[in-house]
Amino acid sequence: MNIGDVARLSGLPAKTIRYYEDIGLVSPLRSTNGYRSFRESDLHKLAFLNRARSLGFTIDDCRNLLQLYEDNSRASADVKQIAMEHLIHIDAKIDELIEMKKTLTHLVHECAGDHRPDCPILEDLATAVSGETSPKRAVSN
Amino acid sequence: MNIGDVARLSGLPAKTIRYYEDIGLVSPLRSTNGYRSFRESDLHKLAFLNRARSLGFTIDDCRNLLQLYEDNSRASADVKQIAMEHLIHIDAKIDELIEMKKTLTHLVHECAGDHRPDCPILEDLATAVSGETSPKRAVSN
DNA sequence: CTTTGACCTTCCAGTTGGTGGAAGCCTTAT
DNA sequence: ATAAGGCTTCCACCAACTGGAAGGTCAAAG
Repeated sequence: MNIGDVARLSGLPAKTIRYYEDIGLVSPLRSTNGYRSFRESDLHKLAFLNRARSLGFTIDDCRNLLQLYEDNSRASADVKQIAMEHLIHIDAKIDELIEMKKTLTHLVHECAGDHRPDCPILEDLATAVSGETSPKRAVSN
Repeated sequence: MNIGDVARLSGLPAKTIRYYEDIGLVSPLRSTNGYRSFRESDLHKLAFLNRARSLGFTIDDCRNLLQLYEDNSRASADVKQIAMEHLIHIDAKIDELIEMKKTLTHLVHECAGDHRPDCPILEDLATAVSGETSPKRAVSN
């Protein structure tokens, strides 16, 4: 299979697949013409990666998950560990976003949103003690 | 005021303040020794930026908000517009994360998490049609 | 036989929002 | 005199790609 085929089948852009090869997540063979030649197993890996990424796992998580995936003597506890840590991250991000949403929703409701210059949103931004809503830096990933 | 002072007072790291100068968000004066010399107005801007960033506004949003902030004849509708668009973004991210959380929570509960290799999490990653939980790419920011 | 168009290749740069570190002034205190 | 701390610039790096340029390959159509 050429890259276009696996791109269609895995759902990943060709660019992303090349990038994944660059960083060592897949290692397709090469045809004599220099084209990448993907096996079924490569396609499976790429679909795996797409799914894992869409669940928000980092590339580093994906690397570990792939390794466990290919290790038939793995312990499911190791996989669960990665997933649970990721869940903690997700929860933290959700909390952070909900905090932002609360504050912003409040401010938006306060603001007349008309032609006049008076704006509670700007007033808040200008005067609020920063870090009230989120002591850490904003959402990272 | 030197950069250390405004860093302490605004809550932003000095590095970030220099970066904000680079991208044109603040334009402090310079002392004869080459040190940046911040006015009260610069400090206010930086605190404003810190607050806006902590609410998840992009740098580009911040640029627009700052401009409105300094324009005494602004219409509050313009500010509200930016805030409301940002709220839509936040909502989308929350939804995406909640979807991920649901899927992952389910998988984690299914997984025994012991020494055995059988793992529903890996099975899902390997077989699920990707894009079920989130048709677009994972959470961006 | 050539040309068109779709694929494929590599490489370089840009994205977002900073952060880390090196090398080297400036200032103040000891 | 020198040490500590603050300031300067510049360059590189993070995640996870994405866009585009310049050029090779292949199959079908004229």
